[in-house]
Amino acid sequence: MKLQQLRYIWEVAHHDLNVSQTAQSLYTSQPGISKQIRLLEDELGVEIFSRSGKHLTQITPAGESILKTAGEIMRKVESIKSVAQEFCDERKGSLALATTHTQCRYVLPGVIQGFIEKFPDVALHMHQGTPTQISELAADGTADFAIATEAMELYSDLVMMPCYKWNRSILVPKNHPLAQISNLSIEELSSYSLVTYTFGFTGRSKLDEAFAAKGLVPKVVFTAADADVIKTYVRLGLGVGIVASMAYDQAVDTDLVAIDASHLFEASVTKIGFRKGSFLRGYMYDFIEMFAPHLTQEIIQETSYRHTKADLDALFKDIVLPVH
Amino acid sequence: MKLQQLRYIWEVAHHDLNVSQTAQSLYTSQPGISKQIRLLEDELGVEIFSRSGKHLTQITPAGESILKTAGEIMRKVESIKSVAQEFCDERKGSLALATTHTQCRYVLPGVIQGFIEKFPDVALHMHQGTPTQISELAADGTADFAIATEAMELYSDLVMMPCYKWNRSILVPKNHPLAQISNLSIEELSSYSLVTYTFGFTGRSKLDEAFAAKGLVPKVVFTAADADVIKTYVRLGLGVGIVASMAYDQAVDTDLVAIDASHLFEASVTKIGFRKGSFLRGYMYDFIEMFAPHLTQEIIQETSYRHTKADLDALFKDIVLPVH
DNA sequence: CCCCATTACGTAGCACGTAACAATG
DNA sequence: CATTGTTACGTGCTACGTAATGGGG
Repeated sequence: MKLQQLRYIWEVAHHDLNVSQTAQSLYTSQPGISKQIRLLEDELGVEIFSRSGKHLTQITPAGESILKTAGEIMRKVESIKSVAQEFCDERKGSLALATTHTQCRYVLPGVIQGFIEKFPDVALHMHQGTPTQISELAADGTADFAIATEAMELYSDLVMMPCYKWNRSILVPKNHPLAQISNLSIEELSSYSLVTYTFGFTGRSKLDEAFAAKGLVPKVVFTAADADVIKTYVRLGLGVGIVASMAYDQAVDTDLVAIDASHLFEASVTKIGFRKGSFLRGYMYDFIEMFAPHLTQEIIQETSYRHTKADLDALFKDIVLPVH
Repeated sequence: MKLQQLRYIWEVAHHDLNVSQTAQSLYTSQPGISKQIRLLEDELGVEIFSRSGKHLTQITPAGESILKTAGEIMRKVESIKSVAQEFCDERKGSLALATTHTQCRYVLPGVIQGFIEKFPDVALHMHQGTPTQISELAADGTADFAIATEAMELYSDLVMMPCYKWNRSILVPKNHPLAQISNLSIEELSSYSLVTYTFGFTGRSKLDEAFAAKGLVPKVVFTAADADVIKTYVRLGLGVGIVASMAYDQAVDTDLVAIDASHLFEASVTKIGFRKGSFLRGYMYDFIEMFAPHLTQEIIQETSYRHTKADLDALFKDIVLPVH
């Protein structure tokens, strides 16, 4: 058994069982992969992939189990490389983040700026996507960290840690009637056409809950995955915007008025997650702490020993999260 | 990075950093290992072993971490092979047990007999040793299961499951004064010279606790690691024996009298353990269930999701253990 | 008929073994 | 001087690439 063979079967399984495509993505030849897979199957005495004629059609039950373990092995191999690099030169390396537009655009810039100043030799990679994609990227090792608000509990092999709380703001053009009103109620709000996040993005679920709790059905006329688009349509007069408060920039959005809505909607918590048991480089601990100061190296390492959700919650229960 | 390289560093680390000796045990050449280790170190850019002149003297901090992960990787590789073999032929394979003399001699024979009848093509290996050695064998993968009563909580990467409770018996020659007495007290017992287990064996600790609780100091004149030796010295009149009840065989030990001592000493619990996260073959589940009928495959698999001790205890709290 | 996996085959690289060398105690 | 790790060198295996072959949809 060779590490490459494990890598090959894993990659093939993650390329829709298409060997040719896998070969291209790995910059190697297709027969090479085919042969190594066959050799591995011969050695193990089990078919990993079912074949109908000349096509790989599905993964056998044995294959499922083997592929899962192969993935774990490759992650451990990466872990060894990380350890080595850490001891070799603790200031060099790379950091791959997977985040949503909201984090990327409004929250991370400040953190990243500080980070690259402190660690100029660490290459930064940003993957932007939906919360689900983000979790996937972190779970399969493409990204070191996932940062998002929603859908972060989906992957059980990720550790999630709360970073900060945030509230929503109502955005309206300056001449809008709501711009004058103080003490806005949710009933009042529900009488307007709304423009907000698509379901599954940036705490959208808390928003729906708040309306549902009062038996109201919001008139959502337009949804988008990011606040920039939402703001554009608010400017067009399509409706009243509801966005994360950190998405309103007083200096730039001078034509809009932001009304704090923290009394209308429950605060959301943005979390950072990484795969359980992965080795974190020194600068990774620094990054997390720059992003969420209460997450010290000590606290983070403690999470490795907390396996159940209840244990983890206990760890964070006394920590007061910063509010953005 | 190659799997062999990881294997080499791991083996060297487990052979007192002696490369020649490692080469012999792996049936390969010493320069081969040396070179592969160097290649790995070059690739990773870190020294795994410190060298003084021509000798490997110690493991570097980076090496510690790498070796740990390397061990995990090799265990996962074994796991893949097991899965393959299970799907290939579920009745063939091997089962390596690490147990104490007590289990091996008095408890396991019946279980093993049933097992080899049901699985004639599974090769059985028995490793006998001290509880500490046993835990080690299971932790490093030499044995699939560890079965013992003491010192089983030492290795945190083993899952321990309770199998059965057992009590102690007092052994005396037929003509001994105690042979007539009913309702023996611990004070009375402490006036005799005792022959029992060496510390660290077969529930010895519970025995000491019982005396200490009454402020008594037992006159232990002879200790041995197994009941056969103890019985021999009881026959010689050296003292009163205290052994696990299952070590008294009415049919063979006709010259000895066994007095139940369950009212004097707290019952001990014998446990079975295996490494967390290891793949268990079908016949392994069968073996456990034959040994401890309450440990069904379902219960055992449930342990993989219970990571804290409290969780595990909760799983077993409603189960009434069989008593031997 | 195109796509794709397998088979066939040649080559370059590398893992491993033997033998000589160096350093340590 | 005995033991042990490193260097040098030769060889056989094998992983990989190119080209040809054969099934499926």
